[in-house]
Amino acid sequence: MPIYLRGLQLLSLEDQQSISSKILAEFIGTNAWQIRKDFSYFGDFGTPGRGYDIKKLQKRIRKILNLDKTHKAALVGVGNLGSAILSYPGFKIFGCEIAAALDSNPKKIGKTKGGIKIENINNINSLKRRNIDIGIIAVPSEVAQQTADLLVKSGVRSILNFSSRHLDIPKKVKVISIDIAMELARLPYYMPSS
Amino acid sequence: MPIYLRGLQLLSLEDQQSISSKILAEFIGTNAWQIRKDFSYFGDFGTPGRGYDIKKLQKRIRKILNLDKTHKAALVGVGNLGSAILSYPGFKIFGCEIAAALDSNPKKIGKTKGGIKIENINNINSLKRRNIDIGIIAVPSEVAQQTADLLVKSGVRSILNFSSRHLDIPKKVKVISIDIAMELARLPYYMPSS
DNA sequence: GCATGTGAAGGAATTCACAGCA
DNA sequence: TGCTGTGAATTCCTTCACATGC
Repeated sequence: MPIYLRGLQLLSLEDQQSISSKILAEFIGTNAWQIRKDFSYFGDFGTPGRGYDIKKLQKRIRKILNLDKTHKAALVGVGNLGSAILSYPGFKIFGCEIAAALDSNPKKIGKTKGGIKIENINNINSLKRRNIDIGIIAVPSEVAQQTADLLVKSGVRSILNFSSRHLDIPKKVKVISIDIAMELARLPYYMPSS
Repeated sequence: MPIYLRGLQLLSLEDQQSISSKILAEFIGTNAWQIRKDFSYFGDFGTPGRGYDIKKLQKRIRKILNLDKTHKAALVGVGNLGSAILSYPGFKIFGCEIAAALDSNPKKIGKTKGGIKIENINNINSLKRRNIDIGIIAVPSEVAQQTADLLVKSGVRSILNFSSRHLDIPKKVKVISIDIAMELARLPYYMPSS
């Protein structure tokens, strides 16, 4: 579903008011019936013969994905990757905002990156009070688990994990992991005989 | 399979020589039977009663994933994210190396980031000659498709795409896409009523 | 006894075809 | 006619149980 929302965002500039599953499918690289099937799980979306109203569809998917309210995230670890994330422009079209950046390195604390002041990791207890319920882990993998424990203790309800470690976490907290190196390492498999 | 290899890398420091599917499963967060099933598709790996020889298993998986030879990648787009990728330490444990960095911004060309000199995007034609067969796209999404076209024309056989756009590419070229913002945007769905 | 490898059951996701509505 | 929504068929993946081998 998030892919559909992203596709609509990238297309909504057009003057069109509605879009067919076929056109959307071509744009995002999937099949028309896949889209219709996915939508059907959440009820009726479009009108036969005409297609889907773009604005309505966006609003609908945002509601389903719980993106109709702004969500705040805290980044832990302002290294190279963390800095890139802080400056990343793509979050706000999904209604997400990085509201805090934490690090343990005294040399970084107090400085500003991407318009956000880097705080001491000890501030992590304040996340709940500040309505931050997403944690982003961009620390070295050796300290990823303890960082995750801290985030959970501070009331975060989901985590985006950029470390190469699996996180052992109470299952009420949702974790999504992205290991950039591992994704790259998957490619050679598809390039036989080289 | 890449996850198993990653898990073994992170565990291989231990003095153990062999490992059971149960232990490995706990470490990487899956089940023992899943591991055994996955391995079984590629033939016999371990010895009953004893487990899997760590070194042998690593070598075996590397061969399957085509990671037994070093692969070279070219990064296109040295912005915030691109810079982070250049400095990323995790690639070499998978036998991957970023051998070139390209950008179109004259102010960046010639400078050095992460030990690699940034080249003019026009150099992209030299990739084949330099045995670079992986492209990494870290450019703004508006120019992602044309960048992909250039990479394909220059002989790249697989692409790691960090843009938010689906890439229309001949299907002999494998594409893996990572959209950081979208991954983050998936989390609120799992945090009901907030 | 301990841990692997695998057939079989079960469940989930894709794919198809088509009825029904604008 | 054009496009949606959905049952049915198919394929794929996950889960289990257990026979086999060290």
